[in-house]
Amino acid sequence: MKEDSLANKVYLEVRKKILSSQLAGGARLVESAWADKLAVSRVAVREAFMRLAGESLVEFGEKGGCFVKKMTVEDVRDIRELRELLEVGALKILFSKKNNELIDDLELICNDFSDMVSKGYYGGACEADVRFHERIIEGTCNSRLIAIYKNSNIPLFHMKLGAILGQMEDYLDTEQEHRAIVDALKANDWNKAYETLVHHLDRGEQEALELV
Amino acid sequence: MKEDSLANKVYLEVRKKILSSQLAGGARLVESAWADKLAVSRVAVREAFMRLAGESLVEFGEKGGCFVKKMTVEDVRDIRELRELLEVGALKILFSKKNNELIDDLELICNDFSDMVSKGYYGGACEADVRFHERIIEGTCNSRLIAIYKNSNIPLFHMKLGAILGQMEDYLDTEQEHRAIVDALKANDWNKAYETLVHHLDRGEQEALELV
DNA sequence: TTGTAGAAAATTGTATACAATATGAAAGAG
DNA sequence: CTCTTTCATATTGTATACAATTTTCTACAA
Repeated sequence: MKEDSLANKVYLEVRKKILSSQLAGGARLVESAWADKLAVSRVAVREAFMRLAGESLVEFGEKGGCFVKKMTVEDVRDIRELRELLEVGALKILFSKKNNELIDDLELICNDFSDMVSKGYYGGACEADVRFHERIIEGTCNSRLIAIYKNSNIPLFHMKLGAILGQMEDYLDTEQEHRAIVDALKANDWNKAYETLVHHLDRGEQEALELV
Repeated sequence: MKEDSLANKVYLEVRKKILSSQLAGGARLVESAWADKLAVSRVAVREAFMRLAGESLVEFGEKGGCFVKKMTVEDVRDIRELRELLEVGALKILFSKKNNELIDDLELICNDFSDMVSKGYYGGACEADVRFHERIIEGTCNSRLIAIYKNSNIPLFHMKLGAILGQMEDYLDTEQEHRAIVDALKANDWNKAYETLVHHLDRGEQEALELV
């Protein structure tokens, strides 16, 4: 679609709000309200909602109405399981086609993470955390896998958590684990990398479950 | 959305045509043509297209126009890699939470497959093949994983292939491999299951690449 | 107080209209 | 004959209008 179409504008705007939790799950999206707010016709808003429905970010009620999708406890579990599946799979692919540029990138991200934690920029550290995992997925160069990962809401879910919990020990654990994964990748030690990643994600789930 | 809304009707209709290859990749979808064909207004058609865009089944050209997404050679490779990632991951989950009902289902599907092959119903056999793999995914009870798998076009891609190639030996290989996977699941033999599944998918890729 | 019937308002689903843009065909210049 | 240019047609992007439906509010009775 034309990059500057009104429908696209609405789509991007609403999407951003959902992904950044400015629109809570279950919230009703009223067409006319958004049309007024963004100064476009309701048709454009409608199209945007339909597209978001295709991405499963919103859903339409049986009696009409558009609602932001809710996160249930089951969702948390499913996302966690899916995330492990995707990231472990991606990591395995990385082991089969080594790439020095990727390793350098990951180390840089680790350094950024350490830097920001030490300076107290916990929000920034969280971003670096998300980026670390995204970089692993991107390292596969599999555009479909990358698309799935980004559409799965994993990164934003990750962000949401990070914004809330700010325990120092957690950050230190995260730092160590990230570095351990990179080291294992450099040393071609699959088992080490695998164990560390799974443990890393498990730890994340524990923290997540305390919040829902 | 209301189950019987016109937009939904168009969505289902177009989607079916795309997934069953009645609409080839790259084909242009003209709004007014579909509106006439299905006797609805263009708005409903537009909404359906937007939703399909959200599902990545169609895309909008920069200069306007809606097109069925094309499959490139890279796509085939990526899909194959993604498929292995998802199915191996799912299989691993199945090993961690055993389920007799699932095993029974898989055996039934294997039997159906054998039956149909022996009677020459190759189309039906292909459906059973697809169902076997879908059942593995469904066995995880992870609704997000299931959704991803179904949205990834893997099943239909699978179908498309099956419809074309009808080599007897392939069917026999498939049968054996499916049964080997079920047996390994019953015997709790992860390595056997893993090796067989990977080999099974690799074989499928070889066949796929000869066609693109 | 609670529950319910009905009216009023809000919201959605759909069609139509129209301007802007893209596409393609015909005409003219080199 | 080939390449532009121009014009007509087709298609899309957007707004508006309106009927159908849902939701909310209000009044009244149990």
